Amino acid sequence: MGASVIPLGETRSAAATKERILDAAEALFMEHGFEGTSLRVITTAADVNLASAHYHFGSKEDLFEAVLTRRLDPMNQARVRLLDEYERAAAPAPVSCERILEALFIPALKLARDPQRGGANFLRLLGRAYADPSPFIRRFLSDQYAQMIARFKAAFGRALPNLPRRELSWRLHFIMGALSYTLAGTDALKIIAELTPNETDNDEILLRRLAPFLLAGLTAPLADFPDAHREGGEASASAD
Amino acid sequence: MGASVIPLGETRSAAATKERILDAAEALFMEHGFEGTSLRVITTAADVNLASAHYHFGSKEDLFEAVLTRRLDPMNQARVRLLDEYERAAAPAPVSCERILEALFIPALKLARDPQRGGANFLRLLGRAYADPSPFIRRFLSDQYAQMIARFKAAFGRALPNLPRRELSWRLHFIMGALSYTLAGTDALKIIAELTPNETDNDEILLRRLAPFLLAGLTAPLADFPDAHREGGEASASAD
DNA sequence: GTCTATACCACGATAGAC
DNA sequence: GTCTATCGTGGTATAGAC
Repeated sequence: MGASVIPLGETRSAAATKERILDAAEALFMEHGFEGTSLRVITTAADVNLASAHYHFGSKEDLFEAVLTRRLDPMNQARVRLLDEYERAAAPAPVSCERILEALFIPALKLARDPQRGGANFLRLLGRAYADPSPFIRRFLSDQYAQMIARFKAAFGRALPNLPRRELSWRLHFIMGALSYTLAGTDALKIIAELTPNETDNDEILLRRLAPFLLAGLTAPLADFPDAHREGGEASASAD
Repeated sequence: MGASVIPLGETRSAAATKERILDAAEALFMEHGFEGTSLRVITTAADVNLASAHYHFGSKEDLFEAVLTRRLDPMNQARVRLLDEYERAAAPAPVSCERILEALFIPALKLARDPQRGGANFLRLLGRAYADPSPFIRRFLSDQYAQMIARFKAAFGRALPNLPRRELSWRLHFIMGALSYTLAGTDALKIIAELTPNETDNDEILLRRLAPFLLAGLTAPLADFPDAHREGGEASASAD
């Protein structure tokens, strides 16, 4: 911690160098993906030496994780905080599914609309990371999301007491998938769906269309599984 | 084996070499992704020379597209064929949404359960390709899917005559996203959602849980859009 | 403790011999 | 059609300057 005064003007502070690398890496990862971005172009864009990245972050993988953590951590904390607020406001009644979905969406939306902190492109990067085969990315995301997901799963469980827990796990899985995918894949699919660029650029509209869609799925009646190993009997997911 | 002693110069037939490269590439792409798989390991696994991959396919990107086309083309053709059947059977009434979803899911399921043709891992590879930033992959998928999606969009439009076309585009977008994402991201999310590996391995169960979820979303009531640009403080909890 | 210069091996791609 | 040789660039690592 010997945070000595920055001695000379010639060299930047270590913190500044680290930030510059992070900023350049984030922008380039968002544009070209993980494997598609070389450490050399990152350090060139950041105007630092190639080896600085290795010194500060250890490896390209660690740098990638650092880029994700910087945005992801505050977002997931905000989600849990929002859910806490809603639960205090509704207590002792359970929070409605609409509100829980809001707590899930709004922090993502805030991040998407903040151009100074990566903007929507960061969420696309995140969505891509979800489907990445690399074990290190999968492990990282599991760690990052485990607590937050468990928290929301419990909240949904209280809002939908008749829905078997296993079915709830699946539907929460679908919700996270659709959310991540929608934020990640807009460019690929907007042509297919013939959406106007104007509209896809507006992530708020996107989420406001997605939320009712997912809410309906969440409260859908259970499918019948005639053959397979079923768990939860036929407790119909009655709408609250 | 050894049935054919191969004279010098004429080792294998060109067609056989091409197939060997395709098979090896498919297996390795499924396991390590596009960027994570080198042409050298592919050609080594296929027991062919490195340069023959370039000779037969031109580039790594072209080889990747060839791998996808070999499975994707028949699957999408089967989807349209199945939809045609259902429409003939129901005529002049429109096909129900359930049936349309079936036509979308069953060929994917067939492919997923055919271990000799890639199996479920191929669909994961496909789902990953959806979110890939590379322009060549995006262009390729748009071309591959455009016709099929247009066909299904028309069918859904007949089944849901009161749903605005724009809203239908969005919901179809969500459906394709959730489907692709769910098939692609199982490994990443099964830990998060605490699902047993046993169950996630069974793609039939997965799709049979996903279909009712998506069907409910597809037929959900319209959301109201009071204002396109509102900050996410309080969203209108549209009570059902 | 920070950063620069540089070396190392694997990658995709290509030219040219056979 | 197939193969060897080779090129330029990628991620990684380290020795040594400040």
